[in-house]
Amino acid sequence: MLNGTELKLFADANVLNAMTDKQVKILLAAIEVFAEKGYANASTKEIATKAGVSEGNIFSKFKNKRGLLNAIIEPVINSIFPAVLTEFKTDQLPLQFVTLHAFVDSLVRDRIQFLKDNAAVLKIFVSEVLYNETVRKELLTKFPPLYWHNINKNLNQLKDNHLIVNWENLEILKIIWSVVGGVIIGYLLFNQPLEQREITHIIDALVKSLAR
Amino acid sequence: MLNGTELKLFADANVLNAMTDKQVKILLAAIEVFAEKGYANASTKEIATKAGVSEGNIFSKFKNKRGLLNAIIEPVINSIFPAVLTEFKTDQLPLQFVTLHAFVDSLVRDRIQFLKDNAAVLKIFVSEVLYNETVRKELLTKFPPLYWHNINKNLNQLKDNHLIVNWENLEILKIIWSVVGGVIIGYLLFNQPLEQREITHIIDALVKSLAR
Amino acid sequence: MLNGTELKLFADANVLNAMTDKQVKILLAAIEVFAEKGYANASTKEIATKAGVSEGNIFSKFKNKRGLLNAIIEPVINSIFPAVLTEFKTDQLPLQFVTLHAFVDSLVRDRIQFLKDNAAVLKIFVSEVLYNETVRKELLTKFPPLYWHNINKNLNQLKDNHLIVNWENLEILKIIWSVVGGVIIGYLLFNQPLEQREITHIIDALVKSLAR
Amino acid sequence: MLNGTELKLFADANVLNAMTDKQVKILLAAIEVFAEKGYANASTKEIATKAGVSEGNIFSKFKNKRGLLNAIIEPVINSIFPAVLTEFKTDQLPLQFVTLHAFVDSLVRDRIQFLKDNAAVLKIFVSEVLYNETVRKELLTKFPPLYWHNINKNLNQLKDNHLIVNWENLEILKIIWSVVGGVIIGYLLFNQPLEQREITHIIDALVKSLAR
DNA sequence: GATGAATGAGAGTTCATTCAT
DNA sequence: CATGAATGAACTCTCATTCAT
Repeated sequence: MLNGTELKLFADANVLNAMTDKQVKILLAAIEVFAEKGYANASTKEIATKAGVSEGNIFSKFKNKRGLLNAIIEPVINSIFPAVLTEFKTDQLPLQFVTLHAFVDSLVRDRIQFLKDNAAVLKIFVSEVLYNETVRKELLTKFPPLYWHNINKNLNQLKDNHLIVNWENLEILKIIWSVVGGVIIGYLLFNQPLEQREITHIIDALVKSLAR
Repeated sequence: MLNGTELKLFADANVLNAMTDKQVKILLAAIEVFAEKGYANASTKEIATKAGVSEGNIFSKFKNKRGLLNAIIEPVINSIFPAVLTEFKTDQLPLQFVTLHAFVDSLVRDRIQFLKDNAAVLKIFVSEVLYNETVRKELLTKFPPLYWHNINKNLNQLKDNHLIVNWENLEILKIIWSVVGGVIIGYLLFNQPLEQREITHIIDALVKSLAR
Repeated sequence: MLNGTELKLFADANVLNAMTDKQVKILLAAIEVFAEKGYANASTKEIATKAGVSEGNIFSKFKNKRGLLNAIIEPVINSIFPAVLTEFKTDQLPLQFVTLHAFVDSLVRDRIQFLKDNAAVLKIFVSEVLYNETVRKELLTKFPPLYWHNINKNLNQLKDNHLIVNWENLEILKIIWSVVGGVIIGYLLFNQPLEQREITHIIDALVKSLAR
Repeated sequence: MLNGTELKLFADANVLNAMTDKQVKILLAAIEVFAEKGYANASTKEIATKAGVSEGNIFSKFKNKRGLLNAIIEPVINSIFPAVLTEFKTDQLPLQFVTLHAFVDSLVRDRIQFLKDNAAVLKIFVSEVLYNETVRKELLTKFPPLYWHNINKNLNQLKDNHLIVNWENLEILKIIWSVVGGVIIGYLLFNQPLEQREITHIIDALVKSLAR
C-alpha cells in the first residue's frame, strides 16, 4: 500500500530529522502492517521482521506499540488542515479567492492530493479516529482558528458578491467536507481511482451546488 | 450508542426468530461493545458481562467471536442497497422518478435515515470493510443488478428529458455516493447532527450540482 | 469399527438386561466414538447425536462421562480371562489338556476370537489400561485364582510328561501372553488381518517354541 | 517413568542442538506428563510448571501443544526400525547372518533394549498410533525399503540353507514382530521386568518356533 | 422423563513487554 | 546498544454437567 511518498508527511513534520535509520525502517514497516491488518491485529514481531530489526528495538525507539502508532498519527493530525489556508497573518492580507471555483478548488484539490500521497497513513488515522476519543479530541484541539477565520472571511466575501448560496457558513463547509470525506472513503475502501478528470468533476459539481 | 432501533435491521432480516432472549441480549451487547472499542479490542468476556450472560453462551449460538461479528454485519450487507430501487419487476413497471429532485431525494434520504437508525452497526461495518477483503468482496457479490438496472433506466430517462448533466451514469452515481459516504463518516466520526434541514440542504446541493 | 458382535460381550455380562433401549443406543454410540477418537477427545454431544438422544439423557443414564466409560470397560475386565479355564471346580475334574498343542490352542484361539469380536471395546480398554492405574489394579483384583491354579496344574502335568520346556510356569505364560498381546496390537494398530491360517501358524509356532 | 536415557533418542536425532536449556526442560517435562496422563489429559500448564518455565515458552519453540507431541514422536518414528539392518549398501556386502539364532537375536535384542531405554516415549507413541491415522501413515512412509530388502535376503538365505521354516517371509516377520510387540505392551502396561534371562528365553523360543 | 439452553472452570494460545546476555 | 528468549496476563473457545421447562 505504501507508494513511496508516505515519508513526505513525516519529512514535512520534521520528525525524520530526529530519527535514526532504524527508527525510520520501523516506522515504515509499521505503517505498512497497520494499514494492512489494522493496529490491533498487527504484531510487533511482524513489524520488527518487516523492518529487519529485532523486536526489542521497537521498544527502545518508541517506548511501546501505542507510541509507534502515535508517531504515525501525530503528523496527520498536524497536517490534516491545509496549510494553504492557515499560513497567512490574514488581516493584513488581501482575501485570497475571488471566485467560488477558485475557493472550492483550493479546498478540495490539495486535500485529495494529500489523500493520494498518504493513503496508508490516512487509513490508519481514520480507523483510529473511529474508536479513539482521545485522538478525536486532539484533532479538535489542533483545529486552527486561523483556518476557520480565513474560511469565514472568504465565504462572507463570496456571499457579499452573490457568488455563493446564502446558507450558514458551517452548513456550506459541511457539504464540502462531506464530499471530500466521501471521496476519501471511496478511495480507501474500494480503491476507486482518482484521475484528474474525476477530481475536476467533483469540484465542478460542488461549485454548481453552491453557486447562487 | 444504541438508539433502540438497531434491532429493526435484524428483525427485518429474520435473524431474531431463531434466537433465545439471551442470544438477543448478546447481539445487542456485542453491537454496543464493538461500536465502542472496535471488534479487535472487544473481549467476549466484556460482551457476556454486558449481556448478563455466561461467556460460553456466546459460542453456542454464534460459534465464534467472528461469527458474532458476521451476525451483525450480514444484515447490513443485505440492506445497504435500498429496497426502494430493487423491489420492482422493473420491465413491466413505469419508470419511477420523473424529476431529478425526486430521484436524488429517494436515493439519499432513506439511506441517511438508514444511517441514523443503524449508526452503531454501520460503524462496525465500516471498520470491518476497511480491513477485510472478504467482506469487501461479499459486498460486491450482493450488489443487486436490479438496483443498477433501475438506476440506469432512471438516469437515462432523466438525460432524455434534459434534466441531468450528460456525464456517464457511473460518474453521476459516484458523486451521489461520495456525498452520502461523507455524511456517514461525518456522523460516525464526529457525531455531526443530521437535522431534516441539513438533509434537505444536502439533497438540494446535489440536485443543483447534477442539473443540466 | 463396530462389527455387530460387540454387544455379545455385554449380553454375556448380563448388563443389557438392566438397560433401556436408549441406554443401549448410547452405549453403542459411545463405543464407536471412543474407539475412533479416544475417550478424552470424544464429546458427550457427539455421542448423544450419534445415539439419536439428547445430551442430558447420557447423564441421567450413566451419571457422568466416566460412568459411561466404566460401563464399557467393566465387562472387558470380567471377560478377559477365558471362561474355558475358570469354570471348573477343578480339583474334582480330570485335567483337561493332554497335549501341548491342545493346551496352547485353547489358550490362544478363543482369545483371538474374543479380540476379533470386540476390537473396538478392546481398543478403548487398552488405552485406558495404559494410563489408568485404577483400572490396572482392578484387572489384577479380578484375576481369577482358579485360572492360575488350573493353568499351573496343566503346565505341571505337561512337564511331568516331558511335553513342554522346563522353564518356570510364569515364564512360559509370559511367552504365550506376549504373542497374544502382540497379535492384539498388530490388529488394533495396523488392522493386520487374522485369517484362520495365520492363527494356526501362530499356534504352531508357539507349540514348537515351547516343546521339550 | 523417565530413566535418564530418554534424551539419547533426541540427541541422536539432533533436535537438542537448536534448543535452549529451558526448551529441553520442557521436552523432558512433556515426556513425563504425557506418559503419565496421556497427551489429551496433560495440560500445558502442568508441563510448564514441571519444567519450571512459563507456559508461553512452550509455544515459542514448539508452536503448539501438538508440536510438542510431534517433537517427541518424530524421533521415535525415525528410530523404530533398527539401524543395524538399514545401514548397508546391501548388494555389495556379504549376507550378515549365517544362523537363525544370530538373525533373530539381532532383530529382537536391540529393539528390546530400545524399548527399555525409551519406555516413556514409546508409551506416548503407542497411544498416539492407536488413534492417529496420520502418524500411522507416516510410520509406513518411513518404513525403510532397505530394511525390508535386507531382511528378505537374510530370510531367503536361511531358507536356502534349510535353517528356517518354509513360510512366507512376511508371515515369519509377523511372528517375530508380534512377540516383540507383546513384550512392549507387557512392559508398558504392567511394568513386567525384562531381565537378560527372560530376553534370552524369548529369543530361544522364537528360534525354536521358526527352526526347520 | 426428556430436552437442550445455559453455565463456568479450565484449556490452549497470543503477544506486548522486559531484561540478561 | 542490540538481541530474542522468556514472561504471564489476557484472550478465545470447549465441554461435561446442571436444571428450568
